[in-house]
Amino acid sequence: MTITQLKYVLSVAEYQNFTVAAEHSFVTQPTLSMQIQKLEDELDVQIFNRSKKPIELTDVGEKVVEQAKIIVSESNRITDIVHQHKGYIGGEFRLGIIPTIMPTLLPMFLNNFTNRYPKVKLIIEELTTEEIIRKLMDGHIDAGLAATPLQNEAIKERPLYYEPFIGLIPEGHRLFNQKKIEADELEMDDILLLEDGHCFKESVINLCRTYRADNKKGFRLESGSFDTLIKLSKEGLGMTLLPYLHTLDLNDSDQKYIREFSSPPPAREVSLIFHKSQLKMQLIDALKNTIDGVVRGAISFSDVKIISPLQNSRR
Amino acid sequence: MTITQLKYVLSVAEYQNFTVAAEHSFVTQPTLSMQIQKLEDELDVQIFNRSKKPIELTDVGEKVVEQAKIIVSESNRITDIVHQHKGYIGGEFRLGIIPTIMPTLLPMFLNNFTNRYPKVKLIIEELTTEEIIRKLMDGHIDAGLAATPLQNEAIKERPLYYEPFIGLIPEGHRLFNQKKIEADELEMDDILLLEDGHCFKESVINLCRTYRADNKKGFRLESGSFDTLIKLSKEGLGMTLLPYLHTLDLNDSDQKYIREFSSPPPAREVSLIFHKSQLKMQLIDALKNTIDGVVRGAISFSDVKIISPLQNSRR
DNA sequence: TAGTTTTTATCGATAATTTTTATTAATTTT
DNA sequence: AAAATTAATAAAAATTATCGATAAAAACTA
Repeated sequence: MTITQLKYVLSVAEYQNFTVAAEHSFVTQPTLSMQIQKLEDELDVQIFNRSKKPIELTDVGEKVVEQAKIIVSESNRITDIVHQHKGYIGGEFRLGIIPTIMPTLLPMFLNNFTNRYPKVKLIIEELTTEEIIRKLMDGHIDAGLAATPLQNEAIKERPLYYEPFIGLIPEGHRLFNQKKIEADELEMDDILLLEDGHCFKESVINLCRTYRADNKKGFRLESGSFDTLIKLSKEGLGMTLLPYLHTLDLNDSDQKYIREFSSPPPAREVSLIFHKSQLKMQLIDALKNTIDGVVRGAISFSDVKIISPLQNSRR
Repeated sequence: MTITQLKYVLSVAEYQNFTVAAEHSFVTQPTLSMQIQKLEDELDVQIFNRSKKPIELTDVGEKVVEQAKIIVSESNRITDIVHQHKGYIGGEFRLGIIPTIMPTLLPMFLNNFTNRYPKVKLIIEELTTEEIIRKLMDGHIDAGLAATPLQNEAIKERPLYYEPFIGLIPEGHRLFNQKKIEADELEMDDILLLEDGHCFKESVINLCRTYRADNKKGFRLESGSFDTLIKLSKEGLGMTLLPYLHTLDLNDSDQKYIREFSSPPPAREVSLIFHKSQLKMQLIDALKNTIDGVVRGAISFSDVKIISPLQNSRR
């Protein structure tokens, strides 16, 4: 039994297809077939049920795959140990970021990080929270930036900052003349939301006291970006909520629509998240330190009320 | 990096000698040297400091070895998973037993076990408690039978039975005319003990209220076997203490020297112990079930006072 | 200090293993 | 029914591990 064989098994288990698994393992399909057969012969047990299409794991196969994940993960840690000893911060580092954090936080730390750690090849993907969790579990990404808490046993969280929600209230809106707004005053029906899939939408829904699946207005506007929401809001189609960092980018003329919540403002917790196996911990620590550095000063709210990003149970 | 290379590293780390390590790995010394060099090249780090004699681990080497132990141990578990799935109880099973348990317990379960699990190749070694612990940690044995509790984080214990201490009092001894004896009445100076290294000796010392390093009598008799102790005791050289199962072997004429302790009798806890990694758990469970079966009835004391086998702090 | 022994590294040959290319058989999709 | 996918097989090529012999280095011995 070799680590290579176990990696092949994991690949086939993941893609449920020898050919695709082979490509992802950078070998030809017969190589994979033979090595997996060899392992099955050695263990004298079928790992895959090849009669089913797509290919399925057998009962033992499931258990073998679980154990193989542990072995491969522990073997990857050897490289970590050596890098840590050398004080070497480098190699590929795959980071998933949710769309509502990406445009504001990334520019703040990216240059800083790449200058500080030139040997790191940072590969950034924009992903939803769900995709980040899945890819962290599969080992396809090394860390993620998302709103927390996630309440996932397999994922560890390191909070970076607390980002208040800020109201954007158009002229003529019932709340426009107030200096501060209250969570109590929010009505789901006149808040413009992001599209499904954005956890920011879930947070806003959780924030609102009342949520009804039915819609008084007869229409609901949802958009994929805050920029569109801001434009629509200014057209008078309703108020919207933005994360604090987004409001820093607004031009002077738009500042007059901004309304903070009265203290403690509702806020989302933004964290660096990673798998519990804690692989590439040096890189994760390096990234956390960099972000901590740039974020300090730019955003530091101590008195906030954290709104969970998790799907509301009322739905 | 291969599992084989990691096993070679562990072997060299253990024997601190390439030649000896090679023999234990069933390969030639050049093979070992080359594979370890290959791994060192791949990781770009020295694992061994070859300038020191005997060969030492480098600082990283220590950490790499710790991780290698985890990887090898986890990879061994694959076989366990397959065996468990097949309901197969077999293969080599190395069991260490302390000398004071060996002659009484082994005959009770050995036939039973080998008949029940004919595919198991049971390899039994007589070892001291310390040797059992070390060999369990090194993975040289799979389980052990010893007096517990051991208070060792890395070792798991499954108690099998509680074996009272029984007094053997020669004629003319001050306690000979009593029907029952009390722990309070014991005097270290007139108890014949096993040699150093037997944890039964430590237990007896812990049992006695008073222990003095100095010796009133001017002589101390210690022997390597209970049979010798029994003979010496009958010669009038002092009383001795035996584990309960040993007294079952005494002939009728010797029975008159036996004195039980008054309730609750001091007793030793005898356990099946194994490494926390819980490898070969099916075999360990099988052994425990067998011993539980033969021991039930033969020895079942519920009201006992457990005497620790650990070295007495007063020494 | 020179000689002897022990131990590790190196080298070339060879055996074993892995991978690839090419092909076939079976299954699914169109 | 034809085309496309997919996994298994066979044979050749490439790679890698192992061994035996030997050299080099270090550690004992006298």
